[in-house]
Amino acid sequence: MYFWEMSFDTEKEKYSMEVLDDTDLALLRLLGNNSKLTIKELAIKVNLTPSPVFERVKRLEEQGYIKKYIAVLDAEKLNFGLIVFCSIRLKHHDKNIGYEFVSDILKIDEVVECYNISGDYDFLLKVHARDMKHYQDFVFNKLGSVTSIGSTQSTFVMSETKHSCNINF
Amino acid sequence: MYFWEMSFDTEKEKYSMEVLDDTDLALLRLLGNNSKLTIKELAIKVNLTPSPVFERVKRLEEQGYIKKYIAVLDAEKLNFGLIVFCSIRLKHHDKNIGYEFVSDILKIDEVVECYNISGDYDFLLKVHARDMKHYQDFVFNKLGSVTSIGSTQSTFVMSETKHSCNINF
DNA sequence: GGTGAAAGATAGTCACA
DNA sequence: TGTGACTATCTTTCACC
Repeated sequence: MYFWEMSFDTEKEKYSMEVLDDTDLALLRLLGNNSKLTIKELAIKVNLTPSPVFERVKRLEEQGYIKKYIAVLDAEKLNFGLIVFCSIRLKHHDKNIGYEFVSDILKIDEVVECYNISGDYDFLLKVHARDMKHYQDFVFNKLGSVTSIGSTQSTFVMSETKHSCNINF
Repeated sequence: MYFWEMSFDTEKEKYSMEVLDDTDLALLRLLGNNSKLTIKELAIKVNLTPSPVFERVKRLEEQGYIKKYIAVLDAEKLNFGLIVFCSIRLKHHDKNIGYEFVSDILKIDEVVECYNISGDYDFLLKVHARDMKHYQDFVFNKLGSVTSIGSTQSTFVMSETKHSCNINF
């Protein structure tokens, strides 16, 4: 059972959960694939008039279901086609060194995503670089100066076969 | 030297490379972070009037630098907060089994991204699930019926510390 | 929650420089 | 390539249901 299928004792409880109905979910799915759809077009697709659709979308933005609107850029065309997953082991495992690592990583442009993971390594980075030379420079000069790092392991992407930017719910 | 810094012998050559100037790059950076910026607002930021900005953005869309416009959704709020990286080794390595695998993977909603990688495994999947139970179901029932898979290994994300949706160029 | 109309802003076109 | 004006369309508001 998902949270939007739960039953609530009071209206207040329901309100605090900011429950989404099927129309809200439909709007999120539509905008998650194509945010250029106009309020008018959305209204037709969900069988409503523009006004309530406008209110719903505004509410979904305010409540944070929609985090932002972006143009999805073509990394290859922009000469940033090399994707590398970089696994990282920290030197130690105290809280401070973790914070230090994250704060350093946030500043590095090549790092597009960073995850704290289970298993042999502590963090997994998704890195975008122009080419091998650029990636080498990234490892030596950028990661090289992050002192909290113990060891790294690079997994190179040979081809990207699927990339949906949003969850498919 | 990046391709937009190259010099060209002829205008035709230049055209075929669809070279981007600084204004184009600025527009891509702006829209990559916030596609709700109006043509008017963009024009002010790049010191132009709306008309040429409109033409430039339209050209960037047509030439594929902008692939699409999307609303970035909050996976946690939508109860899809569990992220798992699933490494996959195929049974064999002929071309057909690779195609078969990719075609099966494309159909699975939980798989948000799929990469053909170097190293011990053949593919790396980024999976979004509601919870462990859902992930277990995904592994047994969805991956379980992809016959081309030899073995898998799951790396669970404990926290996402960075996620820029686009490249930072 | 939803409808429909009205006003204000934006996108998109075009003649001209 | 860029400017400035023009029109069509869309967003956003609001009184009413």
